[in-house]
Amino acid sequence: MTKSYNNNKLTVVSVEVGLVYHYFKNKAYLFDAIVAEWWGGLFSMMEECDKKYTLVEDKLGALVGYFLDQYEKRPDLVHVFITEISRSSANLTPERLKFFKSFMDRIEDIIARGQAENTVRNDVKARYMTYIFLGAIETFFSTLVLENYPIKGKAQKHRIASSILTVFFNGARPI
Amino acid sequence: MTKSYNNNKLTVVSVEVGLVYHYFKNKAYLFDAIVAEWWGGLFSMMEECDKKYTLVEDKLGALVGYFLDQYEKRPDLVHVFITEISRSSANLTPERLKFFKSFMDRIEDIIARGQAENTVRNDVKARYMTYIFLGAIETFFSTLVLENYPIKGKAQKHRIASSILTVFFNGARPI
Amino acid sequence: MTKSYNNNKLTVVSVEVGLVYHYFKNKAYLFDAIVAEWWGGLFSMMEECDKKYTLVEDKLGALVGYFLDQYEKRPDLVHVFITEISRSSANLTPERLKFFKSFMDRIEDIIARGQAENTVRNDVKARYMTYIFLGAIETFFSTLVLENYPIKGKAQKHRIASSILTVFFNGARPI
Amino acid sequence: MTKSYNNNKLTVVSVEVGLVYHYFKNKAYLFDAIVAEWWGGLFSMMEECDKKYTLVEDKLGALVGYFLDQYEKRPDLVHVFITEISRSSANLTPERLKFFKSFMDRIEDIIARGQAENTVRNDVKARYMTYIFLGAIETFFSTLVLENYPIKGKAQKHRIASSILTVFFNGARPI
DNA sequence: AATGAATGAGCTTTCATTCAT
DNA sequence: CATGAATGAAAGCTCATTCAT
Repeated sequence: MTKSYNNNKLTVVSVEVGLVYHYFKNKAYLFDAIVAEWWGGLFSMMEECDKKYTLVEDKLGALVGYFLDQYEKRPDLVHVFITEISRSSANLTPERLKFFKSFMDRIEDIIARGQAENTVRNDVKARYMTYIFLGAIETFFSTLVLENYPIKGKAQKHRIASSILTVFFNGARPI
Repeated sequence: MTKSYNNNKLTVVSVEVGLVYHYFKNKAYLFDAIVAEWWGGLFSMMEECDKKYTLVEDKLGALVGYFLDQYEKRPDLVHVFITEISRSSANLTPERLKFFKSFMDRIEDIIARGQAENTVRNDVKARYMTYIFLGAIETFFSTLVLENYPIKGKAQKHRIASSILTVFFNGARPI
Repeated sequence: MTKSYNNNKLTVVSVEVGLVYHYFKNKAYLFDAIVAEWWGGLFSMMEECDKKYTLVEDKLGALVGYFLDQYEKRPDLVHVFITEISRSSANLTPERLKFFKSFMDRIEDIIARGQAENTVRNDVKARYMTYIFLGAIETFFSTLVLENYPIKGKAQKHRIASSILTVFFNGARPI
Repeated sequence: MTKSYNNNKLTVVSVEVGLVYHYFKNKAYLFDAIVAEWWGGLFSMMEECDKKYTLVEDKLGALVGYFLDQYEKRPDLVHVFITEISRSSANLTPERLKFFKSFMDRIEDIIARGQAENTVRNDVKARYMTYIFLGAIETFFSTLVLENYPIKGKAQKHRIASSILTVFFNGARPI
């Protein structure tokens, strides 16, 4: 490992291998710390937005926005998340799977509540829509990461976010 | 040497490691063979469907159907594909990335042609819609694989397929 | 292994790996067979020459000639001898070392008898002169083999043989 | 990890295999390092002697002396050189062959200059005499190494050196 | 006799972890 | 705290030998 971030600032810190074991019991613990930080930020943001917004679109839109912001501010962290955690089954311990499932559950909950209040279609399982929504986000960011695609500016972030949301909510069919 | 039976045929699934090197130069070549077989089947099926069907929905629907069929018939291959190839960056050589990109290109092409003939919305980049569609599929199957979720029967396959297609084409918003 | 020679003719025979074990107990036995054939031919030729010639120069000259003939007629065998037997310590079993030492002993004997009859200088150990003579031959042929140097015709063979003999007997110093 | 002491210094001779890969990319690189060290010492010594001495006999004599010194001081290195590098074709990469050829070229050069100034006989190709000289040395040391022959003291070193040089320069024929 | 797929032991290489400094 | 050399276990790979056909 060569890089890490401290809490508030985007500081690239390069540590020697051995030092990792001064701070973390082993590689898995280091991983868990990164993972926990990632999910922690994500979950607390989701909770905030759940209170702040009422519309499902706003809640999910905030999620997309969060990913875009993180990608811009801390590309390395998103990179680790996508390649090492999200896309690698090698590191997928049951412990980490829980985060994933919890994440899915939260989104499913948002969607299910949308279905209950009739702002989201009822003829498709909330779980299935969750897969579609998350898959859209994940593939988007995976591709960005794999291709080292740079996101420049608010305009592009907005275009990407609204593309995902538009298709997810309105569908690929033309109006 | 261990053996296992898949649905219809006696298939040797596990061999002494050393034997791999009788058939493949190294682990990567073995991988490439599996990858190539997978993509080969996928690509030839896509070409067929491109001739067979005219509607974008039918073409993409066939794709979802293909994944579901493969998942039922050859769960191991799909498992390898999802966990080792699709979800693991460790094995993502530039060579293999090409397949992925080619896959995306083909889907983008289908969607772009749909846009040209006005059966797919024009206000979102074809590339972005590709991400969304593929992400939906991938997350779906990742989850199936990770949870060892069994697909039982035509009915369920149909339900899953139409869920994905419905949301992708009509959107999550109720009618 | 891919090639082998039968007794009298230069016949390249290509056999499949497995078959070797039909004729030889194991790799070492195959090796020993090749080695024994080589040394057998060499030793019987030396015995003949010992009777045929009286001069040390003729005896050693015949030896050089034999190597040159073999190199021309059976380059592969000489190649195996040089690279696998003479130049490789990996295959040097005590058994094979015996042949080598016996070979040295025979040459030392020739030289020692030369010293006794005063046709070879007495102020250098016969053993040391043996090393020098054999080293000259071996390096010569090693180089030929390593560089895949082709020997064409009697003239060149004669030139090489007389070079070795001239320097060995008369020294590098000009007359 | 085992340790051993050579004549004057504490030298770590045997390390855990894995550690090699901390210092060298792979086995071949380790080899190259040893080989390069050996040839480096040899070549720099030859250059020095080329300036220091004028007579061919002194230049070549210094070479023999160098081998004898190395054999006494660093028997392991000479052992590796003889058995793994000089006598083994398995490790003879084109890269390593270059060193060998360069070595031969340097000696050939010394001899050719001797011929030009008429201190070395002209009726034998310099290349051929190079083979003879090198073969003498190599076989000498191969035998020492293979038989684990101990060299004790200056006297014996001198005897060996002068034997090689005497025969090479004056020939095996008595005066 | 002949083939080449299969085996397994041993060598090569990697990598998480420890430890001396 | 920091470093990176050292360790050891496990993964990757080779190759002599066996075996079913």
